[in-house]
Formats: sequence, C-alpha cells, structure tokens
Amino acid sequence: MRHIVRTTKALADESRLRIIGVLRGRELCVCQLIELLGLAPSTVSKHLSILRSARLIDSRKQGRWMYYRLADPAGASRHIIGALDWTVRSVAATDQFVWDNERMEAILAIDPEILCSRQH
Amino acid sequence: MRHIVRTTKALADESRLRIIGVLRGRELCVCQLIELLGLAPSTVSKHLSILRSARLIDSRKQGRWMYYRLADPAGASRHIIGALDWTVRSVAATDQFVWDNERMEAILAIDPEILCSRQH
DNA sequence: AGTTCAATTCGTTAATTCACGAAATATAGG
DNA sequence: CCTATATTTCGTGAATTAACGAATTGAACT
Repeated sequence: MRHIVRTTKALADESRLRIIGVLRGRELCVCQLIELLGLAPSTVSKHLSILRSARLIDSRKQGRWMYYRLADPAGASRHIIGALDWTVRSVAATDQFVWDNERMEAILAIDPEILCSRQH
Repeated sequence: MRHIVRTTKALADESRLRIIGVLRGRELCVCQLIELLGLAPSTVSKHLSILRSARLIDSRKQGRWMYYRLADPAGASRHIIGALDWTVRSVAATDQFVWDNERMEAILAIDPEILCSRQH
C-alpha cells in the first residue's frame, strides 16, 4: 500500500504530470525541463527526484548533464507500468500536453550548451 | 489537465485508496466506512466529498443514510474509468486490502442501526 | 590543483492538506 | 411540530508539500 500511495502522490502535481507528458518517447536533460516549466532548477530537480523515488522515471548521467526518461516497462512492476500508461494517455489528451510538446520542439532546436548557460 | 490533477490528488491519500478498495463491487454507507477507517465522521465525509468531486465515486441518499459506490463505468469518462481500473487492481494486491475486506465482512454483519448509534 | 558549470541538497517560507470538534442540514418517526 | 439521528459544512491547529535562493557535489577542461 505504501508503494501505491507513493505513486499517486508523485502523480498529484501538475508540473510532474507535464514532465511525464513531455518525456514520452524520449530522453531529456534537466535544463530542458527547467526551460519548459519555468521553475527554479532546484524545484525541477526536486520534482524529478520525487518521480524517480516513485520509480516512474529513470535517469542517466552523461558528463555534466543528467538525462531523464520514463521508466522502462521491461524492468518496472505492473502497477508502475499501469500508472504510466494511464498517466501518459490521460495527459496526452490535454491542451497543456500539446503546448508543452510544441514548446519542447523549439527548446530541442537550441544547442543545450547555450540553453544551459542561459540559466546560470 | 485540471481534471487529471484533481483525479491524482484524490487518489493521493491512503484512506481514500482504502475506501476505493472496499467499495469495489458494492455500496456502503458512511457509518460503515467510519467504522472501518477509525476516523471522525467529518473526516470520512470530507474524503468522500473529495472522491466524489473527482467523479471517482457516486452517492445515493436513502432515508437518513448516504450510500457510496464506485463510479458507474457506463457514465464515466475514459480517464476516470482508467484511474479506477488501475487503482482497484493496484490496491487489491495489498495486504491492507485483504485486511479491510475481512474487517468489512464483520462490519456488514452488524445491523447498521446499531453500528451508527454506537458512533454518536 | 583550480576553474567552470549542471545538478542536487539544504534551509526557509508560503500554501495546501488532513484531522478534529462544534454547529448546521436534512430526514424519520413520534 | 418536535425530537433524534446520519451526514455535511465550517473553523482551527498540526503536518505535509511546493517554491525559492544559497551552498554543495561531481564531472570536464585548463
């Protein structure tokens, strides 16, 4: 039961739902999510840590950048797969999802070096 | 997006998950849920109102009693059906669910008149 | 080794949420 | 109409959560 509550609490925040929506099918680095959400780096990092503690996302460090992606269904428990499945499908039906993904196209067009340096 | 956040927030509480687990396949009155959860009547009522605002449960008044049940899939939106489906399946795999349903058997064996009067 | 920079951790504040009891609402039965 | 009772609403205090900036960590490059 504790795991289920951890999962639902992780999903009970708009910023975190937006992160899941925009991570679908790709990997993104923290500075790209900061740019999308318009929140402080520490806040975004905290959101990501909550999603990761709930095992909804995985991360990979490469050099100075940290990349996040949705949890791999191969290694995830059934209730995590189900939660992600429901969340992605629900979020994908919202206007916010459409805007975020349009915006992310523009963000991905920016060289990450330049994007990151603009935030510091 | 607002609706999705309302749904996930409604599910982000252990008492409310337990309510959903015990409502599966039947209708229960408030005093039976109060007895199960061991919380104050006003607290249980508040939980039920949060679940109902999120459209996860429906209610029916009969005399002085108020009966609650899971939302009817026939009238519910897809994301509500999906949320309930995931929640019921996840909660049903927990020990808490087993204990709650065993306990509910005992509660259902008590005449509701007697059960309610014991709480006031 | 020292510098730079992306990301995280920590400490604090403001906002939200949970729990309760008291008061209000609504229904059944005298 | 009046009382009893099941539930809800309201007000309050305690606990949790979200946001930020400052300080810290860890990797890359001189």
